[in-house]
Amino acid sequence: MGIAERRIRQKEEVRAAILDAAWDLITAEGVHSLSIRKIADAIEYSVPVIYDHFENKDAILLEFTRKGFVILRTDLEAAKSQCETAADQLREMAVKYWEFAFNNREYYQLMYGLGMPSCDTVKKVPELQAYSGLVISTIQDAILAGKNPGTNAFLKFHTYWSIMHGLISINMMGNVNSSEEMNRMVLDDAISGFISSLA
Amino acid sequence: MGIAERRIRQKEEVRAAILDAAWDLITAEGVHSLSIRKIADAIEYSVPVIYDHFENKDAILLEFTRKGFVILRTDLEAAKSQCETAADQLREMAVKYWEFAFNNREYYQLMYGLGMPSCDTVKKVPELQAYSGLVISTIQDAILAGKNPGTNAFLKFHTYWSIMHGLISINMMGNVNSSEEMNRMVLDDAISGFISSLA
DNA sequence: CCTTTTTTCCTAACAGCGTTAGCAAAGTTA
DNA sequence: TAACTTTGCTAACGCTGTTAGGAAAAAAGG
Repeated sequence: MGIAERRIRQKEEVRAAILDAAWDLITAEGVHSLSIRKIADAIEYSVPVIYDHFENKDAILLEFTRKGFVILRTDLEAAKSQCETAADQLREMAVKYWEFAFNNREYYQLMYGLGMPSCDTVKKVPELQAYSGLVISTIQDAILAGKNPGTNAFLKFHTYWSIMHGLISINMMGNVNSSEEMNRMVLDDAISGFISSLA
Repeated sequence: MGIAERRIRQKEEVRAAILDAAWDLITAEGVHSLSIRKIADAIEYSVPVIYDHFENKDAILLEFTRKGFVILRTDLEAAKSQCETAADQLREMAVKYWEFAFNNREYYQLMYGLGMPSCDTVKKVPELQAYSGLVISTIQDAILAGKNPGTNAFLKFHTYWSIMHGLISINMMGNVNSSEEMNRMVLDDAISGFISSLA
């Protein structure tokens, strides 16, 4: 009775093919020009087949958002493990966050919604919690190592995240013709200010 | 020979009607469901007429982006005039920036591109410079009042702007179920940290 | 092995989108 | 009144996401 299993396996393969094709198209032509028909073409199936695997186009994109948060969390964990003190960990994590954003622009744009979209992102992206949990616990460590152990770690996380995302999205908008070093300085500046506010 | 003048005036009226209708549709149904056909319907003209006044749909949206930066600058100028010291001015401007964003969500979303879009925003939005000039000069004042008058005001502006935009866009994403006071605290926290980094 | 049922998958369409070509009507000028 | 310019329309092109309905293939049951 391996028939059912094989079918599940085959279905899974088509699903994976859809995601692969979609990702290829996104990296090749940008998120905005992705279309269901192009995906169908690429996987050599007809259009409705895609709807057997995903409820709609957004569901496909959501998959990449989730994957993005997994990669981000993995990168940040790696960064964290390279440093001793919580403060240094936060500094290094900021650098890696930045690098993740610019080495994976498509992911980042998807994760942050092509314009702050779906107000219920958090429900659909459980992976977000693993990411935020990691950062919050590190911030908590840094707070406990300072003089005001009563500081609200969640509030501080909110600030940390906002600074990071702000820096990156302002930069990605391309409004600012700033150099590599300039960016690094702004990042250092902002994060240093943040970290000293924890002590 | 007032004929030419009348024609220009009439043309201007249609143009204004297009913008009015577009804005009504945006506030009623959201930016994403705006369409040229709906605008044409609303102004009781056929579709191609719109293309006599705007090169394309983006050009219509761009108009709102520019208007948004004008309003923002006006609000910030008003905030600035209410405070004496540069530090207080920056604090008050931050509050007004926040309020602008949440009282004018549609504008804010347009201004920041529905997903960090067109890399050449700055060229198309000269109004952006009036806004940034205002903030930079205030930051410069704050720097000169502090102990390190050599600090790069442009760099600090970049940081300030990033913090503000980060806080707002993280909030607008709706990822965080934070209260009114919570938001206020995060904002205060972030801006206080920033301002103390200027002294 | 043949029939019945289920699954798979396609064609074709619907309703919408931004954009433009081409033409008729109206307005303006001489 | 005739020639010219401007205005504004219909209709189309080529896209988009999504779905209804049916044909072909596969699996299950007798």
